[in-house]
Amino acid sequence: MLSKTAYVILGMIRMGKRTGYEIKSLVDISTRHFWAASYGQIYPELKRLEEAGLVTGTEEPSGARQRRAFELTPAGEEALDEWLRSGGSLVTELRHEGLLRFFFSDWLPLEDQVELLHTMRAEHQRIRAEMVAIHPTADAMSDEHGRRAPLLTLEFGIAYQDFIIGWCDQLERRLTAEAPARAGS
Amino acid sequence: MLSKTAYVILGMIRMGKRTGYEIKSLVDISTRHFWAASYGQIYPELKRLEEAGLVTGTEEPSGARQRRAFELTPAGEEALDEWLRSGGSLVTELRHEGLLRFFFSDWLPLEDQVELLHTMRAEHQRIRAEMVAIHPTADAMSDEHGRRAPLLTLEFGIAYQDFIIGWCDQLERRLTAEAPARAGS
DNA sequence: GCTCACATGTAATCCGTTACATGATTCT
DNA sequence: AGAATCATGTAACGGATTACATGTGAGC
Repeated sequence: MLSKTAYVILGMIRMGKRTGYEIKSLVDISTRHFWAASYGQIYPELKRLEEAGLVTGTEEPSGARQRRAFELTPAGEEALDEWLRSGGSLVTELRHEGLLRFFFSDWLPLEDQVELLHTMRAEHQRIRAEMVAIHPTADAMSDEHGRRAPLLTLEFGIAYQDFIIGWCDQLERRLTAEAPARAGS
Repeated sequence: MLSKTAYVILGMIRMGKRTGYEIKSLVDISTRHFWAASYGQIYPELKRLEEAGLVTGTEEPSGARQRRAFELTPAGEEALDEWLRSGGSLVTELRHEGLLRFFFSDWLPLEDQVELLHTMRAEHQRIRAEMVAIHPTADAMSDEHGRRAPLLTLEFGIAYQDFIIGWCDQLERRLTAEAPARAGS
């Protein structure tokens, strides 16, 4: 079985991104928030995929600038489709330092606990803004190609950020409501 | 700076779990869904933390069974508190194969797309059930020690699963509503 | 007697990021 | 002329999982 990142690459090539650089750029504005990839993975993986006969690369320099463009082979198409259709377990991993700190935050004074929630909130707000900024582009691409899934996942991402932001707000209200009134706050 | 996993260990020791085995057990029923850790990390990290003077271990065998129990040193307490209070960026990473597949699912027939959503939904339902099963224990521990944060993060986890389950449901309705009516479905 | 929970650890391996190195082209 | 973008790659490192190896104690 191929690595998940290999499938990301196959999928991005099917979407029309053909160089390592383009694949990385698209990942950064689309799947990054639920599946990231770096050059250190992409270029070696492209090489492996070519050796395995799932993609073919051809030199397509633009002027004197080197440029290697990839396409899916029939075997590559098949591997991608097989992965998409295969039922079975889906890797789901979350690493969230904000929640982790909050988990241990009973030893902190209330104001520090609230500040932690603020920092966490701000972080998700930042990511949300990033996603909202991409939305028009995703919307246009959706119309252009008649592909709705990427737009839907972006909208999921925004709703997901909203969910966490809402939780932070709600919890902050709850914590401050319980606390005795303090001067100056 | 220590690794995040080092802080998990320090935090768990402060919560009263003293052996590597106990730390791992508690991680598995509490932080696992937003910060996992394996024996392969925990035991070597305990050794490093002891060498760094943040924890002290003493042999407390139960019968002939070896058992090494750890406590925080003052330096360990301080390192933990410093991390909890330090503002700054919070690591947030998500790897979600369900969303990734859905992102590329425009090439699938509608029924396969819907099935993917089902699989994803089922997975989150399974995790939700796990969390709900732990809830009574977390509730009891919360009362016993007067620590509410662990319970709140568990409740966040359940709400988070519900959020994704709800998204799957909503999207499935949307996709099937758009589709032309089919015999037998 | 068997199985499960308690308990500790290491080695191989995988996955992924970061930093570095290099150079061309396009836009301002 | 300089900055940003396009473009390709590797090496070092770090973080984490998996599999293995070993053994005790408690309950059925």
